[in-house]
Amino acid sequence: MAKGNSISRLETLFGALADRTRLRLLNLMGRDEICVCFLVEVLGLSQPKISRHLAYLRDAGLVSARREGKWMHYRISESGDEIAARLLNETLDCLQSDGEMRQDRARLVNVCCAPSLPVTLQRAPRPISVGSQQ
Amino acid sequence: MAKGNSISRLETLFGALADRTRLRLLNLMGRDEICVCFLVEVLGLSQPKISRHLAYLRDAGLVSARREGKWMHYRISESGDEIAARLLNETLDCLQSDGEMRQDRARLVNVCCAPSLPVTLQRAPRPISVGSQQ
DNA sequence: ATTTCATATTCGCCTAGGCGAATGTGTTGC
DNA sequence: GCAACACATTCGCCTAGGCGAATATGAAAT
Repeated sequence: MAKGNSISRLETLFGALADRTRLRLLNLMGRDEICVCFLVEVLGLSQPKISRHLAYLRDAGLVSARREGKWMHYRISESGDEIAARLLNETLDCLQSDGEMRQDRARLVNVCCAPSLPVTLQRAPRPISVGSQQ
Repeated sequence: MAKGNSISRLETLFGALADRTRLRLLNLMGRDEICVCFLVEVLGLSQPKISRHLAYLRDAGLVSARREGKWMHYRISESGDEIAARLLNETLDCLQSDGEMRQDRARLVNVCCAPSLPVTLQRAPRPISVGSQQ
C-alpha cells in the first residue's frame, strides 16, 4: 500500500501526514518507541481511534510495531526511501516548534513520571526516553 | 479554508500535497509564474482537471493567481506561515531530484521553446524563466 | 479452561474529494 | 453585438477515509 514510483510514495507520505491525530501520534513517538496505552492516555482519544490511525501509519510505511507481551510498541521506521525520510524529518522538526505539540509531549512526561499513575498504566512499559522512575 | 491553528494549517498543507497532479503543478510553477494553458499542454490532462486542482491549491493558500487579459498566471505564494513555507520549500527541493518531475520540467522547456508551438499556445505568454524566444 | 487485559478489526454511517461531461464566466477580436 | 478564446464551475457518480459502537484477537494471569 506504500509502494509504487516515487511520486506515489510522496502521495502516500503526505496523505499520512494530512491528519491531526496522526501528526500528534508521530510527535509523541519522536525518536523512541512508545506503547499504545500511553498514546491513548496522553491524547485522551478512544483506543480504537488511536489503533486505526496507527494502522494507517503502518500501512503507509511510516511506522513499525513490536509486540512485548500484551503491549505493542510503535516507532517511526527509517524508511528505505531517502526522500520520504528527509521530508518526514523536516516535518518532525516543525512539530517540535509547535505549541500544541509541545503540550502533548509535556503531558507524556507528566503521565509517565506521575507519582500516582492512572490505574490502567501502572504496569505498562515506559517509553525509553522519558525514563522509568518508581 | 486554509485557516485555523497551526496543526490545522499543517493538515491543509499536507492534504494539498497528497495528490500527484498537484505535486506536478507545483513542480512546474517552481519559483515563477506560469500560465494555465502551458500546464494543460505539458501535463496532457484535461483543462477542467487542471483548473480544479489549481482551485484546490488556491483555497489551501499555497498558490496565488493573477489575470492578464484572457490568461491566468499562477505562482506559489509566500505563505504567511513560516512553518508551512519551510515544509513546502523542502518538498519542492525533493521534487527537483525526482525523475518524473524532471521530465515534466524538460517538457515545459520543449513546449515553450519549440520552433513550431502547438496552435493553442502561439499567443500565450511564456513563463518568465523559460524565456520567450521566437 | 476461563477471565482479564491490551490492542486490533469490523460495521454502518457520513463527508471530502477525485473524475469526466457539460456548462458558465470574463476578455478579446471582429 | 456576437463569436472565439481561456479558464472556472457545476453536476452526478464513485471511492477513500473519518467516526463511534460493537466485536474479535492474542497474551498473560488465575
